[in-house]
Formats: sequence, structure tokens, C-alpha cells
Amino acid sequence: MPASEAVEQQEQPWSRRRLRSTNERLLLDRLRGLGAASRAQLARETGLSKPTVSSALASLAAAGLVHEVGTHAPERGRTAVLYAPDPAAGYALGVDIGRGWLRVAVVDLDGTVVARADVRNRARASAALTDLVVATSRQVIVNSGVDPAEVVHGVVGTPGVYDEKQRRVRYAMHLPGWGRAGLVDHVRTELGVPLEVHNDANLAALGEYTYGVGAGSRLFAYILIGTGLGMGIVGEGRLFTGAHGLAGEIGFLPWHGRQKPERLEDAVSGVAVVEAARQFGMRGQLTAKAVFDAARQRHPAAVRAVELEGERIAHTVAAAAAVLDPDLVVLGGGVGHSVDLLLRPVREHLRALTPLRPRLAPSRLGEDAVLLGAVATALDTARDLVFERRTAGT
Amino acid sequence: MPASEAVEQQEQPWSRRRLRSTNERLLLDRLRGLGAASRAQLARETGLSKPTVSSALASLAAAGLVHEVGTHAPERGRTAVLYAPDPAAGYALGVDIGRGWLRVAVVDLDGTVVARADVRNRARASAALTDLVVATSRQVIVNSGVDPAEVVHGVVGTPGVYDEKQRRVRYAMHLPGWGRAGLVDHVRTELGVPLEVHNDANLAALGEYTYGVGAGSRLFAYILIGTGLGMGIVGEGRLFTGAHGLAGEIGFLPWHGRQKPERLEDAVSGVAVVEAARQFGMRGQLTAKAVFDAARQRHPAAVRAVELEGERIAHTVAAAAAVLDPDLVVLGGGVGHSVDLLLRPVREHLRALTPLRPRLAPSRLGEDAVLLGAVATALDTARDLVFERRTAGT
DNA sequence: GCCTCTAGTAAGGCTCCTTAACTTTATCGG
DNA sequence: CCGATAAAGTTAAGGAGCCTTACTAGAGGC
Repeated sequence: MPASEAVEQQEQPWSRRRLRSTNERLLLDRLRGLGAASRAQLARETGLSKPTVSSALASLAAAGLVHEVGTHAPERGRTAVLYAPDPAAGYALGVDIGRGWLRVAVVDLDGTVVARADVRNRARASAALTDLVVATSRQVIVNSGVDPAEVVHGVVGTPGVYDEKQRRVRYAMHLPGWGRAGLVDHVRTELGVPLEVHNDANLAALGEYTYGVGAGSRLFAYILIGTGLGMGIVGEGRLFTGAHGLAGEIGFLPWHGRQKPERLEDAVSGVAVVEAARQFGMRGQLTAKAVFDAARQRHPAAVRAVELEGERIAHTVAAAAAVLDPDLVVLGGGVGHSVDLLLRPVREHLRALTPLRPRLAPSRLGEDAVLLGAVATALDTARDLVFERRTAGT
Repeated sequence: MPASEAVEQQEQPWSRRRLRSTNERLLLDRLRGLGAASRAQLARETGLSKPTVSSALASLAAAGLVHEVGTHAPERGRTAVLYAPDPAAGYALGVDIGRGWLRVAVVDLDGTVVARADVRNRARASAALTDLVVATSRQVIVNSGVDPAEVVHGVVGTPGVYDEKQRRVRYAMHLPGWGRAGLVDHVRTELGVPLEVHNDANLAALGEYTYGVGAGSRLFAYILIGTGLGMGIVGEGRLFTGAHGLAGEIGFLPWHGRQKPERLEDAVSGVAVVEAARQFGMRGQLTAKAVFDAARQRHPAAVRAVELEGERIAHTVAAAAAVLDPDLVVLGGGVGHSVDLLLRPVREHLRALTPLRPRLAPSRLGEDAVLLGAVATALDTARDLVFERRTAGT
């Protein structure tokens, strides 16, 4: 999925202007990594000369992208003036449209959340849902106290896959009406913010990579177990989306169930846990959460249902491990706080299934993974945008 | 797996020297894509000015990387002098160490094969194998008439995975002795050529991408069915190797066989076809090739064995499709000329297994896929090396 | 023969980087 | 308190590489 058009790289020749720009970018990125640094320090680390660093940093400061942020007294010698990126040079919007909850956050360029809202999603029609998304986002932007024009980019997470050509979300079975064409365009124009749409599992994976347990992994898979089943794959910090953006749609993995071959998604999702528990003899109004709670109390049928769920997930992990060779697999999603119950059975079944055993970990971000992933993705683009427009004038 | 150390990018600052270098590289790459072009044409296409193109091209010519190659008379106006990369500026070596055959080729920078040898691999011990590889490679280089010092890089394809730290090939069960430490180092020093070692399925995938049916694919998987079972994954022209170089080791996919869960590799490899045929009632000295030949003659047991093999491969493809979302899956390997027999059953079973059905195609390169992949990979590095040493002086 | 169109060269200027020397400001040791 | 030392940062000079403009060279068309 291409980013906003504004960032699109036109294949410029390598003129001097581009050289300058590249060096400024180098300094800005280094500064983000370091938090704050003096000009002399930057010169040492980048290999650029001190005068060059001074002048480039002056340009960046004039454009409002960096600012003085304090001083540092070295062992001896003159005190250094420290520079840091200005977090207020732009803002990004993250939205997580889930079946149960709608979550919205505005972050500054440092990635600090300046405003956030979590509201129940009771919308059962497309109009209601888009209205809710627009209203909540507007409200969050207002609450943040940020000039709406400074929110330069947004990312929306949703089940399914966004089809650029048909301008609609596909395969989002659990959000009634959300598959209609033009809905995203409607939200975009209403908010006046450039929007990208990404799969929720993919964003959760990016969130877990940026802020969570996936940090530093060379290649990891995030398995989102909830109303649906999805997997996000992150390699070297970038999302792996496949040829049509369907990579990680492990709901389609072949799975030989007890009776007949069926879709894996039907066997692993939350509904399946309930169904299994009922088959094993549980009675009453059941939800996935109820089954996990019962298992925690050692209710025999619930324990068996959880065990079965673990076996199914192990199958998924084994397939992903053989094909992808990740160094880490993260379990997360609506099963959320129940992941601890699943880890042991998954590990056990995995031992029987395959000699490849990637590290297995529960999500650190829990329910926030998708939102934080959306925010991290939006931030990436927002930083580019803010840097690009630096010359163009406001 | 990192390339040769010489190519390693030290994070240089963006000085003017680097700018010059980048522009020369830009021109050289463009020239490779075009085959031959005039300076005016290059100026138009790259956006660089005519004087810049002229001077950069003069440097490249002085370094022996490009040369005049003819003239072109436009509709009207002065005839243009055409420049093209000099294929003789360096050479690359490709080696395919298979269980049955050892193949070696030397190519020039255009990718044209200047010498090649295919010899039976009867070695059954590590010393014999390394000797064979060294002797054959030397012979091919001699036959090519190329100064050995001009062979700047080589790539070796083998089953298994090369472990940089332990300096040995792992998981190469079908090559006796080949797993010993230091063997590759021995070959490297004997030949005096920098060598990389890659998995054969991975190289076959790259070969099929560069010269075969995978050309232009955004993401495709090459399934190598032979003595073993492997898969190579190529996305956007680059190999996808996973966190430890084990991506595509689909031999480890969980597979519920008729009796018990077993390793998929045992169920899909050539041996398995023979075994299945025997179970279905075939008698005598059987090889995989014999079974396929019999199936072509409509021998019932052989047909059923092929059918079963098709089902197993379909399972593999379905798993890869759900996890990776490729737009193309290529079947190739030792089953080689029998792929046509497998396509139909694979397609049929796939229909039952998953709604995701990537395009399925037989290998175009056949037995040459690994060698050509090795050559293509070596070429990539060789071009870099030749370009890098341009300034350093011979 | 002149015009036009394309390829290529020459000269001058601009941008931006580097080196080197210098200034400023701090600590340290007497 | 004062010079030595060290680090941060500035100023000045020089140079590398690119672009623009203006030119020459060669090949048809009218």
C-alpha cells in the first residue's frame, strides 16, 4: 500500500540540492535516535564537518524542525548547546476500528500521545460507523489542543484489506457495512487529514515492533486471535505484505479438523473456543472470556477447550515458522489477557509438530497494539511529510 | 547472509565525492538496463546535464567499465556515439553442488556464460567433494580464457544452510561429509575467489526471477522438489531468508499423513513417490523417474502415487499462499520433467484447500535454475565490486 | 546554400563541503 | 589569579562537482 502521494519519491537526479537535503535528513534522524546532541557531537558521529553541521542545523531550526533544548557541560571545555527535534513540528493520527471498540489517538512527532479516546463501537451500519469515526477523531484532535492543520497524516487499522482501486475494505466480515466503497474517502474528506488504511494484524505487529516485545527482532510474526484470526509480519522494521496485501491471512491455512477439512479461522477464532467448550460439556451463556475464566478455575471442559485452542494455534505457529523462519512469534488480540493460559499448551504441541521453535511471547501492548501500530505508521509518514514541506513553505 | 566484506557499506557522510560516485553508478545501471545509449539520451533520462554525463562517462571509460560501442543516426541531426558497459570488466563464478551433478559456470558482467561444465557428482566423502569442486572450477576458469584474477566473486549453491559462525553447511543431509567445518574456506583459498554459499532452493528462486518465469513478479515462491524439499522466496527482486536463513524450509511443515503426523519432507520428496507407488502395488527397482514415466503410460498404481504427490504439494502451496500471499508459485527441481504431470492434481487439490490460488507455473529453467541463480547472485556482487575498485586502482 | 535539429564541448558561476585557523568558554594546576 | 589545556563553535579560504549558457560539429530538409 503506497503512502500518501505527497511523499512519493520522484526520481530526482543527484544534484547538489539533494545533497544538502540528504545531509539535513541524516542529522535529523540521528538527532531522533540520540534524543539531543550538540553540533560537535553530531559532526563526530556523522563524519560531516563542524561548519556543515552548524549550517544544516541552522536551516532545520529555521524551518522549525529542531530547536535548542539545553546545554551540556563536558569534562572540560566550553559548554555545548544541545539540539533536539521539535516534537510540535507536526502531529499524527492513529485510529483502530475494532468490532468492540473504536480507539483514536493523536501523537506528536516524538510519538508522545497528546490525546486519546476509546469508545464502544455499537455501530451496526456503515453510516453510523463512519460518523462515529469522524466525530471521535474530531473530538480527540480538539482535546489535544492541536491546530487540525498540523495533523499531517493518519493511519486507520481495520480487519480486512483495503483495496486501493475499488476504494473499499475487503474481507472485513465482522464489521457490518464497512465494506462499502468510498467510506474511507468520506472520512478522509470530512477530517481533512490524509489517511492510509491497513490491516489490523499488520498494524499490531508494527506496534509491537516499535513499542513492544518485538523491538529489535530481525523478523517476527504477530498472531492476532480475536473475533477473527490474522497475522502480521515485520522484517527489518518493515511490514511484509505479500503481492496483494494478503500475507498473513492465516485464516486460509488448510487445517484438518476433527471431522473434515475446514478453514483454520473457524477453528481458532473466539467463537471456536466457545463451541469447543460447549461440545466438551459447558452450559449456559458462553463467551470466549467466560471460557478462559472458567479454565483458570480449572473447570474441566473449559480446560480441554483451551487445550484444543492451543493445539490449533501451535499448528499456525508451526506453519509460519517453516515458511518464514521468524526469531519471535507474538500472541495477542482479543483473547488478550488469556494469552498466559495458552502459552503452555502451544509450546507443548509445538514440540511435537516441528523442530523449529521460534521464541514465543505474549503481546506486551495487549489491546493497544493496533492503535499504537497505527500511530507508529502514521508517524513515519508524518515525519517525512514535515521534512519535505520544510522548504516548500507552509 | 552478508556479501563480501569489500562491498560492505561504511556509512560515509554525503560528501561530494559520494555524489559523484552515486551519479556514475546511476549512469552505469541505466546503461545496463538500456544496453547502449548516447550521452544525450542518458542526460535526458537521468535528468543530469549533458556536461555532467559526459564527464562521468569519461571517468567510467577511463576505469574500463564502459566503452564506445557504435553510433546511432537520429532522424535528423548529428550522429550519436553510443556507450555500453564493458562486459569484460570482470567475471563471476557460479557453482551448483547437487547430489547427482556438479555444475559450474563463469559469466561476464553482462551475464553471458563464457564457460561451463556439468560433471557427475560421485563423491561420497568431504575431501573428494571439495577436490571435485576445486578442480572443476579451475578447469572452467581455464577454459573460459579469463585471467583468474578477473573472477571477482563466486556463489555456491548447496542443500542446507551455511552457518557463518561455525563455518560449515548445516542440514545438508544428502551430501555425505559436506557438513564438516572449514570446507568452504578450503575451496575459497584454493580458488582464490571470494565465495558466498546459499541454499539451493533460494538460488533457484533467484535464477527463476532473473532469467525465468518469475521475472517481474512482486513476490513468488519457488518450490524445489527433489531428493529433498525446499522453497525459495523472492520479493521485489530480493531473497527473503528469514531471521536465521531458514525461511522456506518447508520440509518442517506439519503434515497429517495417513497414519501419523510426520515431517512433510518425508512425504513429498522423491523417495516418497517411490514408496507410495510401491504401496499402491508397483513392483521392481523403482526410481522417482520410473514412477512418473509409468504414470505417463497410465499405469494405475503410478497414477495414484502421482495423484498423492500432487495432494501433498498442494498442501505446501496452500500453506505458503496463506502465509506469504505470493502472486506466483513455481514448481521445479529433480522431479524436473515431470512437473507437467503434477500441475493438474495440484491445482485440483488446491481448489479444495484454500480460496487463495496464486498462479502456478512450472520452472522454465529446469535443472539449470540453481546454477543460474548462483550466477545471478554472484553477478550482483561482482558488479558492485568492479565498480568499487574503479577508484582504488587495480 | 541556408535552416533546423541533435550531439557534444567549453567557460563561468553557484552551491555546498572541507580544511585550517581562530575565538570563546570551561576546568585544572600552580 | 593566571596561564595551560581542552572542547565547542565560528570564520575564512579553497576546492569539488554540478548547472546554465553559449558555442561548435555534423547530418538532413527545403
